[in-house]
Amino acid sequence: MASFADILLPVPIPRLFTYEVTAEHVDKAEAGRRVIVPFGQKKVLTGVIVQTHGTKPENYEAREILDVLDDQPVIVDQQLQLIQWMASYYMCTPGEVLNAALPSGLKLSSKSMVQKHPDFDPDDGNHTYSDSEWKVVEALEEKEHLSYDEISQITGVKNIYHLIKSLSAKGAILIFEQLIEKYKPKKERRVRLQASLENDLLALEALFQKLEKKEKQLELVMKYLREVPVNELKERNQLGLSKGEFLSTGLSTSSLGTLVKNGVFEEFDKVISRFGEPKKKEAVIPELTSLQEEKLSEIHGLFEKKSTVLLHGVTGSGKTEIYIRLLQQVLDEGAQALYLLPEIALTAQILRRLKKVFGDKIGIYHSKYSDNERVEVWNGVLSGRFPIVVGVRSSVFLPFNNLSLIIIDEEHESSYKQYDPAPRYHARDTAIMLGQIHHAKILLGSATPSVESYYNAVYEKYGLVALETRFGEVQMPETALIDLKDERKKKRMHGDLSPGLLQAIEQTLEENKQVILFQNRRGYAPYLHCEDCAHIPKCANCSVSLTYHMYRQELLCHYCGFREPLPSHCEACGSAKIKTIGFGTEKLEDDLKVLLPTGRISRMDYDTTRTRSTYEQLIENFENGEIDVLVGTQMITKGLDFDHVELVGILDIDRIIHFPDFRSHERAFQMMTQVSGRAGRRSNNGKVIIQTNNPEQPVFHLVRTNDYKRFYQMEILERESFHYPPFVRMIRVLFRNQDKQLVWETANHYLKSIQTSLGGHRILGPQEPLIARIRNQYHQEITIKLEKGGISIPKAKEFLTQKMEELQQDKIFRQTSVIFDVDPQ
DNA sequence: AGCACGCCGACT
DNA sequence: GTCGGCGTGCTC
Repeated sequence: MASFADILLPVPIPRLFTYEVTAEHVDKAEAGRRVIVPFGQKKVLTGVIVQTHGTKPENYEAREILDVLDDQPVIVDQQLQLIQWMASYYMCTPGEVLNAALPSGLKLSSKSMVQKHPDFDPDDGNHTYSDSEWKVVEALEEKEHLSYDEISQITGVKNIYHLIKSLSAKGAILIFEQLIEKYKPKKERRVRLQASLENDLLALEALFQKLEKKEKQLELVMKYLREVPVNELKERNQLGLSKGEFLSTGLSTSSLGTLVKNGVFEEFDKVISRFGEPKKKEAVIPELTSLQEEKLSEIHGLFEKKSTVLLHGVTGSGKTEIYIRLLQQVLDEGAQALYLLPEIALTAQILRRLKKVFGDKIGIYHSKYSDNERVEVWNGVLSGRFPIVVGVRSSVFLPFNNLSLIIIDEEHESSYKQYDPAPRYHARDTAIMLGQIHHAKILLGSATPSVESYYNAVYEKYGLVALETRFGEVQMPETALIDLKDERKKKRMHGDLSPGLLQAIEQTLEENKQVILFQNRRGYAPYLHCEDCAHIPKCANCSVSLTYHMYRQELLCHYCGFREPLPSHCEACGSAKIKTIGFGTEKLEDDLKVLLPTGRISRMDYDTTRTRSTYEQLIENFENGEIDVLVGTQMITKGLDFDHVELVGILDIDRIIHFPDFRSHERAFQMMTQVSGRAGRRSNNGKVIIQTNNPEQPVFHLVRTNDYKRFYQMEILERESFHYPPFVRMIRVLFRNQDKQLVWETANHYLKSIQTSLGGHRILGPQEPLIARIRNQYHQEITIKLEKGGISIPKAKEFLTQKMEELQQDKIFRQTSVIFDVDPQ
């Protein structure tokens, strides 16, 4: 007799909570269904049943489940396994994983609300009220109920607990809990004939007689009967017609109203999908070239022996066609597939291609989708409506129960790693685990594989398939370097543009071809500089300089969003001689407009693509040839496929190469190769120009010769001799507090507590990260490198967690928050 | 994480 | 006195 259930709740507490299942819910209590439970004194939360059992908890009285929300599990067994694995691998709580996994539309939460007490009379003279209390009372005259947040805003009081308690004691307010069901099905208003009319031809006849002189009403009835011939198809009336469409041809709304009132028509709501009703797919499977065909069977062959295969295909080699074929096979088998893409690569372009083939068998899971849309994709995966999902990082959480293939495209992309908040997971690695849970095949694809993945392929943990020529034998673009030191010496630079690059741009435009310029820095100028006192405006909350954004006439902090108007005089010395230093996309765009007065220049970065539509609009305009030169940040490097781009300019790669991080060379190589890949995809005239101060860096030669293998060999040697992944596993421990001294002390205390036990392993720090202060919080970090064959990694993680928990026991140290980042990027 | 609750200093 | 800030402990 199962009368208890262990519930996973979306709270960062590392354990399950046991509730009692009362008789009325016992039939519905099943693992994977959501429940509503009371939590703490007032809160009500949605959780997920992990298991049911009959063991009464010993040390406490279990509280009762309030309700079971679902008629079938919305979380499948494989997901529960994945959640457990992620929590232990990424050193966080299962609740934090659940919180990330569930689209917020599936999370029901309660909110404390305040309303005016019905018997409240402010003038009865029994009580006096403070200013803040008055403000609340007055606000409740305007608005029926207020949330705690709103009260805090209205009164300006941070801690409103006393206020609420006092008002409640004086009989002025009532506190109640409001449950918010977040997911709202989309409904359509439809009309149909009253059921009494659909079966009764005589009654219809009589109706026509009656309406003889009411032309407009008659017209409506006639139109309806033309579309829905109830004589022949009685059942068809059930479905009715969409009210919007019915009236779209200019028929009168008021006449319809009258007919509804007189019981001829009735209106009703039907729940409809946000993605349109299922249609038949067009089924245009692309033809593969013989080379692609060969590679496809190579992949199949390797899947016989290995669960994971790395497809290393140069940019423009036609990996997508191979993916489509593999997906089609999954569909034919009646199984499920997941196609992962990094956020920025998931564009309308690729979706259009996939939709053409798979129609609406594809569910799309995207950060720019609304919550309601996400819930529908979730349910569509559960119901089998979407056997294929194309999605970003978080789509690894969808409720697959029969996954047979996972494709991870652009596998090297560091945006697959979530940095904040927990779970700090890597979607590629998580997807590989998900694949193992389902015994699915996993295909990693990239033109520039991550060093880790290629290492796994070299050591035959993964299968490796290489696709070394471009689709249709198109040649790789030609790459040239321009030495900026030279050009600067000769004072020939136009802002950030060398004459060579500028000339190449002009020539490309003359040939009616397009140009992409890559400048990985948004804004106008990275900082301002006073020529008299050398003062640089800094963020008030972070240890970074403020970036100048010209079109908003503002200085902006890229870390915390702090902004201030552009100063006309130096805030330190009052001088008016303020200069901008450095170049961002905005300035580049600006300079180009002056240098190329006839060219149509556009910019694509975080600032110009805030919404899905502006982003898609830009890409569409570029595709249609309405833009000649597109200036952008990394956003333009990913997966975009334009036919007429012949020149790619890379402007500030030096900053990436010299970034103090063990991945900087890898990142630089990947970035240059990927942007270069946008050039000359349909012609043999692709050209890439890279501007640099250090042309002698070997990485440039490797990019020019497109020599990934050589790059890998050099990089892997570095990684081995300096003990970096894949030879060690890294765990970063981040400490965060407002008090600089305290963070340092806490980090050091933690270091002492772990260094003897982890002795042989390398521990770095504590040290300040590159940006020591963000949002007024000081940071320290410790990096732990665990060697293979040393202490077991799960044990080490347990140990680190345990030591962290001990730290949290201490009155002083507990004030500092501790964050684990496993496999930091 | 959020929230209750108690202690304590500041201010009418 | 009370108001509001802050630290502490708990959540089945």
